[in-house]
Amino acid sequence: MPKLGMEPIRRAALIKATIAEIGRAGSLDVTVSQIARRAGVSSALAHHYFGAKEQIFLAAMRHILTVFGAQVRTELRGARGHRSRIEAIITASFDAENFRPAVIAAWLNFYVQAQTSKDARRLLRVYQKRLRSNLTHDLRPLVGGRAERVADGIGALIDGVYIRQALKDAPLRRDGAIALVRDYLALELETTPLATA
Amino acid sequence: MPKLGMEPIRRAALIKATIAEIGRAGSLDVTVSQIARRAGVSSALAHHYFGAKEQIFLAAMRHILTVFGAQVRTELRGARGHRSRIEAIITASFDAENFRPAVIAAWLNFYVQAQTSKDARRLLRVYQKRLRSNLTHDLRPLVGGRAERVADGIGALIDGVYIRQALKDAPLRRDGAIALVRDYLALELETTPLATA
DNA sequence: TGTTTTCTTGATTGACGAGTCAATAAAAAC
DNA sequence: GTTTTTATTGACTCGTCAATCAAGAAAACA
Repeated sequence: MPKLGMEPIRRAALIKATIAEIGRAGSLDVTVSQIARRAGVSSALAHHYFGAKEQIFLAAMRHILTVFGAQVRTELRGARGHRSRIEAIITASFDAENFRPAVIAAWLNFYVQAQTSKDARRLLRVYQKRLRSNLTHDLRPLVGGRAERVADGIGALIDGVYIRQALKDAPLRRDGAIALVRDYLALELETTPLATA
Repeated sequence: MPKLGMEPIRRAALIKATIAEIGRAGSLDVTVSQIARRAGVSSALAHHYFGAKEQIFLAAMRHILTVFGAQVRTELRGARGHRSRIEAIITASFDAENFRPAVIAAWLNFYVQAQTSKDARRLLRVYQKRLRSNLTHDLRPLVGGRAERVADGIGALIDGVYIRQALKDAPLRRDGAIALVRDYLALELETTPLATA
């Protein structure tokens, strides 16, 4: 029953299954068979489309980053002014989609993987660089020379708050996370009010 | 050649070797044999003293937390006043010992492990709770009702900055990390100057 | 001296899992 | 209607590794 054009469908299903399995296991100790089973295909097919296991993980992470990037652009579209744009990025970082336990687990393991895998490391660098550049761009007019410094602070705070969610067993609270980072931004802006935006 | 009283010596050597191996591998994908070899013993001996592999990891993490706790107490001993005490905790968090790449790698993987292992989770909870309580205790007189909030912010920022170090390939800069968190504290204190300390 | 306790390991088992391959099946192309 | 392409899998190979066990070797003890 080989319908043509199955490849993108299978790839998407496998990626989705990968994220779900990482969420279930809480680690990368997930077998290709488990992923394949959840996606409704054989493990051989997973290897057929992705090659090695690491490629599956990378594809999953690339997908998460793509979704995140799209969310950032969406939030930015409705933002007016520098401060509003920064807050949009913060909001996107804690978007409901990215805040799912399985996605958080994937992020956490991505950090681990980045220590070993060249590809993962490169991918993570791209994300961090883009985030930093986005933040700095809008921070410059607001805090001048301290832009990089504040951007690093916001970035670290986002990561820290995000990762800590992985351990909470209470239902995750997006709003609290967003408020925390936003307050930090507010503090920085109050200190150095270069311009109004 | 069985000298008596080898147990504590072997345990310590195995724990040290575990941290080193995690640092080398960047993950928990480390075999008991590798750990044992580095410690200069057979893998059977590692099992003899620790039982299962997970127990070795937990012992390593317990050791790291113990060292950290001791460092906090040391720093606190020289601190005068609430603010100084909070800064002491921050400094201890980025103590040179805890800032070694291998230790950072262990922390990162500890977070991952805490999602699966009951024991790891409990251990991490203890650490987070103690940190939070320490911070809150000294923050209360400084920022009043916002103490918990600020403590969470500092905690998250420490975690975020700490974890981001895992990816830098430049030699790690303790001072920069400490300064970043300290500045955050300064901002919070400037905003709500309830008392002077 | 003989026995028990502590320390230690080589060898083995048993399970599990990544990746490969040959084979099947159906659609499309010719 | 034959051939090629795409989709798909069961079965198999080859490693690896956690955990166990029986056994040896030296101290302590009786």
